[in-house]
Amino acid sequence: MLTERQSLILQVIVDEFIQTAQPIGSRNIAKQEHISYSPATIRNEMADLEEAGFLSKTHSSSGRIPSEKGYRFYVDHLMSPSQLSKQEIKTIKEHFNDRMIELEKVMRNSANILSELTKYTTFVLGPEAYETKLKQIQIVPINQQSAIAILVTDSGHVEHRSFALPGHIEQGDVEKIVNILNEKLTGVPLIYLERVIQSEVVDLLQQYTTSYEQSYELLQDALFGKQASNIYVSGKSNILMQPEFNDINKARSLFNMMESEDQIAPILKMNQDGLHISIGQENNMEAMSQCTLITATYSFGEKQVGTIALLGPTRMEYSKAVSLLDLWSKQMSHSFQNWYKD
Amino acid sequence: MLTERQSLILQVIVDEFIQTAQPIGSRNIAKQEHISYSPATIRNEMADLEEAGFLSKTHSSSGRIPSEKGYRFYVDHLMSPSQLSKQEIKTIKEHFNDRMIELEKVMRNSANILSELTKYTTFVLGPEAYETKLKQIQIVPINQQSAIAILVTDSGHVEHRSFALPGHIEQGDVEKIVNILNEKLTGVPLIYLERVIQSEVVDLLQQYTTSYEQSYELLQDALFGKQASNIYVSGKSNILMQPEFNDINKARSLFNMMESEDQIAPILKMNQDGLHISIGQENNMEAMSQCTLITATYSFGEKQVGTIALLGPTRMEYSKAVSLLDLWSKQMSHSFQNWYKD
DNA sequence: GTTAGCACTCAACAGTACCGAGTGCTAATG
DNA sequence: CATTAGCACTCGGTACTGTTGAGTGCTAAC
Repeated sequence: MLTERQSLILQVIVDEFIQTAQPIGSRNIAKQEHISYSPATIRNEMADLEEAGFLSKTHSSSGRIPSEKGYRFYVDHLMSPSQLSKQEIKTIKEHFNDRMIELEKVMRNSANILSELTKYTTFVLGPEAYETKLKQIQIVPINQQSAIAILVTDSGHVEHRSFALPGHIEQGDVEKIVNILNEKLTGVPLIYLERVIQSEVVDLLQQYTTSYEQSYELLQDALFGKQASNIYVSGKSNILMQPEFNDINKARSLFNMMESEDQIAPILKMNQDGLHISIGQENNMEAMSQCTLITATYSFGEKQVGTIALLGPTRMEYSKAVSLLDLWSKQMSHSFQNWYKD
Repeated sequence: MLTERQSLILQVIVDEFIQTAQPIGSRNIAKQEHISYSPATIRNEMADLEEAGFLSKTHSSSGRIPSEKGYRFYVDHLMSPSQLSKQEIKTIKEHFNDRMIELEKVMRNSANILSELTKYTTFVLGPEAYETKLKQIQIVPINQQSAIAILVTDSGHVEHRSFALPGHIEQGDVEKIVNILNEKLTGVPLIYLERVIQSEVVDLLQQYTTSYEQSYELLQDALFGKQASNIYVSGKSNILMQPEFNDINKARSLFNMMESEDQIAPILKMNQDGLHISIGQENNMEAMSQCTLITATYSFGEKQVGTIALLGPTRMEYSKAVSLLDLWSKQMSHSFQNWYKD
């Protein structure tokens, strides 16, 4: 599709533009060591590349900047993986050297570290609860009318939910319910909870508690109230540092998008297997039309279920971002294995 | 200090400037209905006000804008409380009509609602644990080497912390510890926890557990690990909507400040009793030199301990902000009373 | 004490000229 | 025939100029 020389020139332009955010002229390209053509030759090639849609100009006599198609080609064919600095590698490895106990902390820290290292905004979508199993249930009455249900999973996740106690439920019944639940539900994967409750717990409740209706109601409220979100975001304001968002209005619309979980969640939940780069309009979102989103799934046990994503300008340091995500997800999977050995 | 007429003019200028963010000229002031002086008179008064430091100009022939001293005088002497709209009152009251169970949720929602209503950034510093008492302690082992400690307080607050299990502690000991803790510590105010443990629990541990050293270590890790922060922030990006932050660099430095809890916390924790307005440089922080921070303490039981704050430009809708905070804190105290009745 | 009138100031805007970086095209070159 | 030197051209950026209009400060009259 592209000649050797065109690829080379495209690569130089993208690499250079990523660094400087300035249109690249033919003279500057010719100056590079590994380029042995005159500016005129390069200009001819650049004209061809522009005609083919890989480059564009900001005005008729400006240098060239990569188009989205140009970035796409760069990402698919030209990009060379960057060597991470020792510092970067160290930071990530240290993060995973700490004993991982609570999954949430790992997620939150991951988001912080990656946004720190990349200077882009980082999203981490925690693993869905497919495989995690219930470890323990606790119900703590707070006063006459309300109580808190606490669920602990074998991934160290603690979820708690407050709910109103049904009128006139008896204290003894609450205890019985908790006992029944722990007996029947410990070790059950969270997604089967409801099913197991229907098949095994309901009968017992009817049998052993004096206020069955209320107990069942309690259970519903306590276990199936709306689940807390498991998206961690870090470095939102990094995006302000990028010169493409010197225009405050672009920054505003992007912030609006980032603040609304409804808009973020579906993008992350697409769960495209492995590493996926989505450039500019490929994102199908107005606010992100100048941004690139790199998503990577990570595996947790057997099924892959979590997603981590970096959001930056289309002029993103692709190779560094990819290398970092790569190292991160390898470490992550590795740590999970150790974790599950226990 | 200021004549009646000067006060009137200052008030009009501040009110007007808060709405428009544009310097106010003498002609525009004279046009207002309740002003019966000619522009020339007003100009003279404005010159005096400027000399006294209440006003300033953006350039030698511009209209006047309030100085920080001007805002200060306005806030202290001229501001009339604004009538909140029915919608605003309704929103706040509905928020408090919902059964309050978890304090955290109340805090988080409060931050969201106030930032929504004011379009400023809202900080809520949750109440310190002075009065809250321990309701229950639970320790859930996750695997051989780690466990999660869960504390529930009578304010519905759930705190959990993961910690490494000391090597070779016996499962039976963990249960014994939990039993001892619950027996001795239930109802103890959190701030006395450590003291009570020293005086009443340590001995028992020595007596009843076979691995005392480890048990004590466990206890330390579980209960006195670093506490989660209790600052809730909402509407950070609202600040971008203010024209004074069209300059992206100002926005950047403010964002940097807001993202660092180390910088926010001390300001909120000053806990100045009641409502306190701190304008521009009064904040003693470079990044906030163009901002006003309104803080209000709210009472929780006997001692006042929580703080809520609004951060906006110095050109803030003071009267609306104050009225909203006022209504909010009244509702908050009122709800707490009901809460404690139980 | 108040106000009309006027000279003055300055930001904002439009117009002009110029510079320099960069292009596209053409014709010369190896 | 691919490559390159040369040159005319384009256009953003900057500096300078003049104009307009909103607004002030001052003075003199009411």
